[in-house]
Amino acid sequence: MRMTRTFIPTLRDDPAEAELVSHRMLLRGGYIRKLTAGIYIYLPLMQRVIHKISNIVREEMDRSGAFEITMPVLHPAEIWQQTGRYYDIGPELMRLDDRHKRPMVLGATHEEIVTSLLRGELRSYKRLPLNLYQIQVKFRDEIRPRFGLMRGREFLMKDAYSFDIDEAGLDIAYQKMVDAYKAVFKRCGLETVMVESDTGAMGGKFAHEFMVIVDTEGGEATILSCPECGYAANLERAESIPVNGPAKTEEAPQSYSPVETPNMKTVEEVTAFLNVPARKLVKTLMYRAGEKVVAALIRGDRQINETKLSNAAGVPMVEMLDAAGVEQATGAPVGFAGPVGMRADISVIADEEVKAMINFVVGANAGDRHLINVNLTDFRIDKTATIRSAEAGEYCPRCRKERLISRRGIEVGNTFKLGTKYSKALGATVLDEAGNERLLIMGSYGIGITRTAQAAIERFHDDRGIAWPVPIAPALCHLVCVNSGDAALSAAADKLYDDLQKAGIEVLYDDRQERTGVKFADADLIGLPWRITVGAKGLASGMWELKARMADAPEMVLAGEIIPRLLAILKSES
RNA sequence: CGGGGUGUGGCGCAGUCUGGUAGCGCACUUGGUUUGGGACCAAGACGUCGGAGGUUCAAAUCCUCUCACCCCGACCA
Repeated sequence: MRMTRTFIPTLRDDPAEAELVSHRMLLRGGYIRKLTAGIYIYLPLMQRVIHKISNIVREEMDRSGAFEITMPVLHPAEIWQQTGRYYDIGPELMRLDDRHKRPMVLGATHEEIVTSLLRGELRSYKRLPLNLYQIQVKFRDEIRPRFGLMRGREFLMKDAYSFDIDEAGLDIAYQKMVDAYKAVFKRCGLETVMVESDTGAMGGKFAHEFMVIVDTEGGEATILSCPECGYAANLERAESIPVNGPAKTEEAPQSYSPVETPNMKTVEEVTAFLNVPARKLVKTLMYRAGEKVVAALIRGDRQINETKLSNAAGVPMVEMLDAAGVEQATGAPVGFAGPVGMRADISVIADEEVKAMINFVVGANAGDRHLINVNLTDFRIDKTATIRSAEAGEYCPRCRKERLISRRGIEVGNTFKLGTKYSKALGATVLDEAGNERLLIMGSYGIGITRTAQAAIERFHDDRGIAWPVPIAPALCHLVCVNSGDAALSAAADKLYDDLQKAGIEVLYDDRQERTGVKFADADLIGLPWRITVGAKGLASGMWELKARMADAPEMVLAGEIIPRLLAILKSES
């Protein structure tokens, strides 16, 4: 690739629209351009990165025994109506009509499509197990696209679907995908952590996410992990053994009484005013859970975990009541809700920790008033569950020895054990050995291709630009001719460019009539792993300068040795 | 959808309050000088000031409506 012949529109200034480093560098480095909110054009350099990642994914998927297909982007709405996701997913599913006014959707994922394919084609268990995958554009009409490729509306994803006759088969298929994923990310040069996750809207019973640990603001998710035993889960799902238990367990329960707390709405205000620690207070959070209203009780110093709460409430999603809703439900303004005398039609879900508390503070369901010395016998609890978020510094729920640490990560892959949700809805069955009709047991497995690319940048960069890992870099080396106006230098660089290409080494050749500083700055920004500089000093000595992207200083290498060196690097790093 | 903000040449912005016919830096074109970390001189090209309507002798600027984009929140890979 000669820079004068391809299209790499680098930007000198940061575009105003980009917040995240990785997003800024994609824009500035001439990798992508935005078409409209959340929808991007992939320029030549980006396209090469996509190919690199896709090829690695393809090789590992094929090796695992899966087969590549391509499914349509545009689907008839009918299939989505049959599984119910047409109604469940909501506006995120892009809907449109064709010219005959037939309702269509843009594929947000392809469970419906593969399942409907196989329901018509698979008759016998002898065809199983089967795993089909594709690398395809997905469309999700995100409420709020942001962070460039990380939360776009249109993105590239590898999605695989496994089909088995029984759970044992699914376990094997799942493990194969987990192994393939570990191999994929390792080959991409990315360290990932596999964490347990909630299944969410996908349905199913068991799921993992593969996170690239970035520990930057780009890390969208918090992961709690145990350095001792390897336990890891995202914040939604993580469990923990608390370090500081109830305040004083041996305290004698007293009978409660009201106190005036004028305008004290927050835990901080109330505890400061009453001079008690936050863990002697129970906060009552009012949620809408489907048709019902629930009151969630957690200790004052804890954070509610809405995923855990919705699981406990048995609904897909909970939503915090607004001020008017709280007032209607409790008869008091926000900040004064409490479980004592809670309306009978509101179910009370208490966090496990609350059960150990004695003589605590709660809201009085009346303005400017709290109750002190409240005990569990003073109110009704319909259900007890862990509904608080685990915190860093608490003990690991598995080994119980080490304390959990918190890290920030970007999800690049996920695996779901789906079971029969889709095969049941669409009637996808096969006959088993005994001649009985059996529903297909499914799994689905995704890798965000474009997202992985951006996660890699978020992980590997410095203040000057990207620093790609060799296996997914758009090219191995960046050949800079210091002065393309100088005939002798330019000829030497041309020759090296030809030789590199003949040797099968991918090279981006900066043959522009630009000042050296401009070329170096662009090379750092674009971030290829190696830079070769052809300059006047080298012309005399027969040596060119070779520099690794993150190295402090270059080294001088004999012209004839550059290609063998790079070939050796290629061999060891990909 | 709620809250906040921005739309002016390819990019980054000033000008809007106080109306007078559009400006700066970078990029771009041509010529020249330069050439190892974002050069210099000279000459140029590029704008329906997001769109529609209105007020006015006169609108980037005031009014009404509308669209797009960005940030915070809910949602999510």
